Amino acid sequence: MARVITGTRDDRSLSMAREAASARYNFKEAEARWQAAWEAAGVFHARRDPTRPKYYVLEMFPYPSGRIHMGHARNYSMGDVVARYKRAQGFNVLHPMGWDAFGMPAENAAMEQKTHPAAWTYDNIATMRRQLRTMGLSLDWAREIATCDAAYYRHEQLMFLEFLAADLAYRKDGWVNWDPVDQTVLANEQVIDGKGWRSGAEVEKRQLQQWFLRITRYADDLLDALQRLDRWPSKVCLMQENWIGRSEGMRVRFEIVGASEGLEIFTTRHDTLFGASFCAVSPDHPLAERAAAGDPALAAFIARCHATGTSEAALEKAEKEGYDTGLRCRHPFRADVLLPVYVANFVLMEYGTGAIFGCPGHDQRDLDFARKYGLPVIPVVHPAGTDPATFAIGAEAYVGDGRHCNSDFLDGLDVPDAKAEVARRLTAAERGVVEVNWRLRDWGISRQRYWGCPIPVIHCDNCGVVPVPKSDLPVLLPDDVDFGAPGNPLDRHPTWKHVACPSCGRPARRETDTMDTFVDSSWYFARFCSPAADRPVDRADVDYWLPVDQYIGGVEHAVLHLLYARFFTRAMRDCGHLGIDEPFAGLFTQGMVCHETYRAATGEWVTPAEIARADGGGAIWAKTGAPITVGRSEKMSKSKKNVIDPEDIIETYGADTARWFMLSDSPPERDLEWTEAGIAGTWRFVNRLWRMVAQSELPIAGADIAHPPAGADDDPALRAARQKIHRTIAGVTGDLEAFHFNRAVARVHELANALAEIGGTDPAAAFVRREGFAVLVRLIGPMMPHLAEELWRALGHATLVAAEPWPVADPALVVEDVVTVAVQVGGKTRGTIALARDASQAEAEVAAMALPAVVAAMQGKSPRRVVYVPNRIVNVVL
RNA sequence: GCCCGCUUGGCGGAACCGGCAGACGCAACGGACUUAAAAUCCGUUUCCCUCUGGGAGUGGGGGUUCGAGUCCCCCAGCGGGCACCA
Repeated sequence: MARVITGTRDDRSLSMAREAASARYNFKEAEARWQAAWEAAGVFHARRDPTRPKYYVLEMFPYPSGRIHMGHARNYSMGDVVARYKRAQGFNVLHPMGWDAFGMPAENAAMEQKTHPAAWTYDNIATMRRQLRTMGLSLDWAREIATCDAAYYRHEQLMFLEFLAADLAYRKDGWVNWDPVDQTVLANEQVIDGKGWRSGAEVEKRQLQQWFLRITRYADDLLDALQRLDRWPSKVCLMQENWIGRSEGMRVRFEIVGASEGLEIFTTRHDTLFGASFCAVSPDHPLAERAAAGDPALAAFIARCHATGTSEAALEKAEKEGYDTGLRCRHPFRADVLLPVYVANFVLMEYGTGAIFGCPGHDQRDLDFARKYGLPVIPVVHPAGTDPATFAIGAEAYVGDGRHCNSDFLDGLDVPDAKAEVARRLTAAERGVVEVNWRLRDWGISRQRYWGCPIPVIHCDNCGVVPVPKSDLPVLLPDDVDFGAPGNPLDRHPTWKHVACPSCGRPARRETDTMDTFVDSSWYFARFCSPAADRPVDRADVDYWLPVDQYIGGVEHAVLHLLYARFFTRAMRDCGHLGIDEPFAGLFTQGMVCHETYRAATGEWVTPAEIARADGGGAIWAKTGAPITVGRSEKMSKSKKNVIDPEDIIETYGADTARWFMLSDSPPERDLEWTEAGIAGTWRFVNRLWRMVAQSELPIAGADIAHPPAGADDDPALRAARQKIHRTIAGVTGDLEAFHFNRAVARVHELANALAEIGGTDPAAAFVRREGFAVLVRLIGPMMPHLAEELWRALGHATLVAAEPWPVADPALVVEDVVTVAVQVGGKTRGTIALARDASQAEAEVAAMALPAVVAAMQGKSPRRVVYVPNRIVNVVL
């Protein structure tokens, strides 16, 4: 480029500014232009076409919180790579976007800012849609859905009624966190140190009639099917497995001395019954409550258990405590042995029968308990190689395998045999049954809130719970609601809940609970297949598009959302809406986006934008010059102010730079560290590619030359370049298939470096240059789609890269004909040799022994053995 | 407490099935261009030494192997999950 600079200093700086602008890729103009071109060509519209193979790519849809954050940007960049790559591979790609639009933040905003939740939500959606559009994602916006739209939730209500009819939905008492000041139910995360997050009031545990979905009906299948989810991270499968928590054991009835009723306990170690030294029940067990009625000290103990709670707080204080009820129960095999019955803080009412027997010898928790209360510790299983007569339990319970001892008829049996024998005898005596227990509990979906999908039932004093007739759906949320008072606005609405009973016509009340927003997100992937259908889904559409081939989102949804969606898929299948069992054939969980944290001496967090570098290298607060402590990189969060707004980045560097940076370096499943230097470096690379291709000073052959001219394969440098080009196609293709975006990026860098090396103005060089650039442009297409289009056009094409097929590598150029083989002596590398591909051992040995360094290292000795792995290594063993 | 994962230069990371450790990028340093700066281009960059060469090296210790970042055992640190799950 000519650089003629004349004139005064001021003129010069002005012209330099102009030149600097002209020498740089104008992403703003180009990105807008290509987004319009894609839109005009309709390249991202998905149409059902049974003649073509389909591919459904889905990223977890966002909650419309206000603005997209970097986590969204990373998630959607990855999904878009997959969508564009699969499209280029010839698949009919479905890549939709929508909004998980119900939920508490809208109500909080309504209370704090006096806006309506709907207005707040739709404003946010408009902002975030605009932001997402600037990223240039290959989405089919015609399929956009918002879960707060009645056109969406009416179908959810219909399915609820179907679930009700199928006994998949039911009502029962459930425990809730009740905030007595706000008159509302709190989620677990809203309870901080036992107090309501907003009111600060002491939270009460209350029993309320709640709606539940019977996920436990599918417990077995939800567990078994995990085995077949071979494109899910094994970590997620393991977490779901633990969550479902199947355990095989026995329910055993202990007789209570002087009482007509027995005590039913659940155990997975019925083989250790002879080691029992106490029984314990949950503080919520009916027996405990009855005993407490006549024992104020026990009542106080139970109250204390409730205060500590069963969740995180209990973790801190792992002290096992109990209270002796004074009751005694009889050992099922030894009528003369009486065991004390305790109320213990570590026994959960929700699991099993809410009662256990304690075997201190073989359960650590029971051992701790026994030591504290001076109960006997009887070993009944001894490990192989120990003497049962002397084997004793010290500070640690023995939970391993072994033979039974001190156990009457079980003595000498191993654990499985002993279990079988106990099961046989107890079953025969009708004192116990073999049982499978699950940790998984039914899904409580009732929320005492306004901004959610209304549960379509009516309560009639005469008829009980009456479903809303399907013809009356949807049950719409009223618009005129008041957030000025505590409690559920639906409940205190003057007219909304008063309706006639559909069954008897008398005055009745609507259900004022709305559904958990996890219900909304449990089937949205299916709705995307037919977003305008007048039923929940169109069977022909879902049969074609489902399952989702690749689902991408945060690992924080590893259990709840993904398990609920798996449940919903089965429930919808059983109601005739779907023909599949599993919603997501492939799952990828991406890492978080992190950034350094900055803190002033006052303890105040400071945003990255306000940081400057001091002369000494340290960080200072730009506006005051105050020193700043740079903290370790943490997940971007508003509270620590270490956030970078994607919109700012797109404004400064463009969408392609932002996308490429987020795909570089960090493997997608790991956390990404956002750095200013990194994004600036990416911007330089974008410009480098643009200059190389669009501003090339060397000739690039025309688009119509299909075959390499003579010389392209004879010149060693050009042939090497062509090999690099085709190996890069093969490499990047493999990397994208395997979600190794960072490696794909590295390969593109290598290719760009190799292409920059090609000199010469002859036709052969011009051809290789074109071949390389045309490949490079299509390879970056899924990652930097706008730049790819810009360069594609610069290469003389009138087509869109977005609609171009994926490049195919020439196998002859991928295979290496000469390989570099390392030569080791005694395992130490002494040099390398160039060998023909798949050379024989004899050839390899001759070449290896010819290396002076090898001869020197052998010190005249003769090799004992020469290990030769073709194309890899020669190891001379002395 | 239990379960799972991770640990490679100054930094992010690469290294396929056990076969040349450090690709690629960032940062830093040196040089070219410039009155100067920015941008760009060209180099250097794991550490150590007695430096045309040699040695060590993938959190620490041990093992298997001709050969270990990779496999096995022990330990440490960091991160994640959990309902003390009977």
